[in-house]
Amino acid sequence: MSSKEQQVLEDFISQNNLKITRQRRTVLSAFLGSEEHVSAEDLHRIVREKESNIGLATVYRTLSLLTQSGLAVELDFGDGQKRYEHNYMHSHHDHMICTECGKIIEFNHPLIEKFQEEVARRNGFTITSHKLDMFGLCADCK
Amino acid sequence: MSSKEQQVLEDFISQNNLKITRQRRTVLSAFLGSEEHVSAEDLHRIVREKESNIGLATVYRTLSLLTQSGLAVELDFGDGQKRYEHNYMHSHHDHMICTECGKIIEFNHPLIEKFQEEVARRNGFTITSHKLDMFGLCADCK
DNA sequence: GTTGCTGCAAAGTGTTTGCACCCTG
DNA sequence: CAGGGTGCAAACACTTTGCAGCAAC
Repeated sequence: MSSKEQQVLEDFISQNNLKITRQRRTVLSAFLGSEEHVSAEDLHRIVREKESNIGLATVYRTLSLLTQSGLAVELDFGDGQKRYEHNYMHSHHDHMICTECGKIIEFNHPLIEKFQEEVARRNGFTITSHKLDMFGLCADCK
Repeated sequence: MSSKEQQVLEDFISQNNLKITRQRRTVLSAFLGSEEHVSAEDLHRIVREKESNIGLATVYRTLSLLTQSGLAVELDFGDGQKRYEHNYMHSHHDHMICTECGKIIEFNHPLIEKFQEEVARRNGFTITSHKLDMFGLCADCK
């Protein structure tokens, strides 16, 4: 494995006096191969298929590394656990979450973004990040 | 105390074979008197000033009642604890959250809402609720 | 007087941390 | 071979639940 993502992680690691380990490679590759919006436990389960004695704490620690290096983005859909989504070359988007089947549709609407900026400016607020989640029923579930 | 909110809660309670208690009144009135976006612990602290031996569990249970009866709305800003905001006669709004001082500015932009509906329709999705949180720096903190 | 409610403490979540040993650089 | 990384278990923070006594209807 020697993807761009691998490179990003290794760059981040060497820039911070950290070390590349077998476990970190495994977690990264599992993360990249996973569907989007995995939780730490999801990832732990996947990773264990490859390497059965990897610890949950290591998964958490690596996810935090991935987040710091910009490869992953932390999400919180309010169900009490964090999800992580891919971020490499992955532009910003928002979510429609089906409360029936759990499906997540991603979308991006430039005008919504534009009006957000406008409201912020009007309030003297500087946006560093935002998230828009819509909950409801997808086409299949109504 | 005999506000409209009190009425809403009592209606809900009697419709569900539940009972009105001193503690529930206390929690409701503390909730109504509180600033918006209180956490359960916040409310517990406030309530204890009036009635020192009220349990945290009771606060949680009452907040769940308030949420079910529509008086409160559960919020999750991703900081690991739920917040509750007033909902009686309180129209929908979104949030700008200052990551420096914690201030929360509420806003509502009809066009943003409109475009949300549009995106949803285009995807065959029916929105039941949504939330838009923007994180950044408020005017005082930059 | 039922039946639901309370306070307390214990159990449950999901996540983080301390530590002795291990491995990368 | 030094210093960070790992697995494990314990600690955490927030929330929920079980239970015996209590109070509302």
